Amino acid sequence: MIVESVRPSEPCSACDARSFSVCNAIELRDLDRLAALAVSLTVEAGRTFIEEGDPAECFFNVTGGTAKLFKLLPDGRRQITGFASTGTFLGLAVSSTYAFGAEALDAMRICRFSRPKLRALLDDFPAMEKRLLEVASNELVAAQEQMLLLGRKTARERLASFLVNRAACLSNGACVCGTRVAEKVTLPMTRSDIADYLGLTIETVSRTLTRFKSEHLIDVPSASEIIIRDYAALQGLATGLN
Amino acid sequence: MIVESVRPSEPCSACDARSFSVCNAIELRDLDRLAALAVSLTVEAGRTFIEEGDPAECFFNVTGGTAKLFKLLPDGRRQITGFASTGTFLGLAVSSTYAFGAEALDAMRICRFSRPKLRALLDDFPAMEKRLLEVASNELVAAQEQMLLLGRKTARERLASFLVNRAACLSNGACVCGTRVAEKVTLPMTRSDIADYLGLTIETVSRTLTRFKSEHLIDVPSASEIIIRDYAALQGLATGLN
DNA sequence: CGTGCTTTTGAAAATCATCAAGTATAGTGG
DNA sequence: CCACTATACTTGATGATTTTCAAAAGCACG
Repeated sequence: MIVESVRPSEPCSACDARSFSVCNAIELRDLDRLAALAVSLTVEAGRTFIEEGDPAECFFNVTGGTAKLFKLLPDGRRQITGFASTGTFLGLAVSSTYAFGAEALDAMRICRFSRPKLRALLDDFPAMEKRLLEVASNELVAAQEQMLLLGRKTARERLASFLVNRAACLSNGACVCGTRVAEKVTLPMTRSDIADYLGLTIETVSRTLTRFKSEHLIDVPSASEIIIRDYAALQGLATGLN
Repeated sequence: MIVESVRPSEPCSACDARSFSVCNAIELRDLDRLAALAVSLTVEAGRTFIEEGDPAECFFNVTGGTAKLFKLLPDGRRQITGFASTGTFLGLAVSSTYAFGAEALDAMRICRFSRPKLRALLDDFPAMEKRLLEVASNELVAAQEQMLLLGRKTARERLASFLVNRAACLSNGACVCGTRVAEKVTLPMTRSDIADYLGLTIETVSRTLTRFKSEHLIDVPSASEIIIRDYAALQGLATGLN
């Protein structure tokens, strides 16, 4: 179910996600104008809140939890194009329909904005428009990296890239401590999601992780937890050094 | 060789590429400010004019010809992430280094802009910043589509998608005539480029085209020319219906 | 403590890559 | 203008990574 409240349950100024998000381009004193547009939603795990091909009427900003973004082929084949976590802005597209679907991996909190209204607001806050361009540029770079992975890397290299990115990702959030990165990686997604993200099957994902384990590159205490034992080796694999 | 002239050889107002490009966000009367920043270059076929990893000091705008954009792995594996033709803006990235390389496929004309200077100009012309966001959003959508292709489509589907896109692309330029699309597709890139764009080998590209030919879906009068005989069938393949 | 789901593991099959010639095509110099 | 060379493309045979099919093992939840 999607629970909706017309106003954000907390003011934008107190939002945990603000520092991670494009909203921080707006000054404190102007924040109430943004808040007036925002509709705060709760989305339960497994719920699809953006349907590929539907009219693109809203923008979204993730303020809690994680979503998977995906595209489908008519026969059900699925490609996950990315994961959206706290701070991610969704719905950037010129087209009148959404080019991808989005489904909550866990309990999420999101802010919804009417497209035309936010567009209008952007005219008054060029700083936010600038931040959106930054965000889009970064996503473009990430997308190109993913194309390299999908087009040219082996299954081993794909999994290694995935784990290394996840580890780096975690350290970005909490502790940016130079070369030292989180050793424990928590995966909010299933093997099936990982497979669809890396262009593999669940069996190949499972087998590859098992092999990493036998090579003492990782430990897998539970299906959703991975301990990185040999970060350097994984990073080497990820970059294709072999 | 890269031939350089400090001022565009023709004024921006007379530029053929303007209508296709972000430059058209700037009014005629302000165009001289843009022109003052632009350095017009000629790039010969085969020349790499953006080196992946180099400091990103410039933005580029393609005003003639076509380039391939690519990423490399240390052992030489290559993924072409896209082709940049007239009107394409290059260099959108927050990072201080280029995330991809660019090589001219044929004789190109490009406009080069100093990054900081164009950034400064953008502050005065929010309309252009808006257009850049549009461009970036569109590229993001294209990138997601390409991820679906690379991650989940078969070789046949990839080639079909490629040909259909190329055909649509041509018709965008010259004749936007509803459902009717150009039947003749001219390919400025080699089989090797196509392979690296689609995540395949040249042999698979060649074999698949041969098979399309034997199935009367296409004709291949010369290596760089393809006549689309059965557009509907190709489109069906491309979207995974088959 | 079943029941249903996810994950792992195994064996067989298939698509695509690799290796290896052979055939066009274009560009060069005699 | 024509041989000659280099490069690009095609075609064939073989091989390997990954998928598919199948079943067992964990795990979570009622």
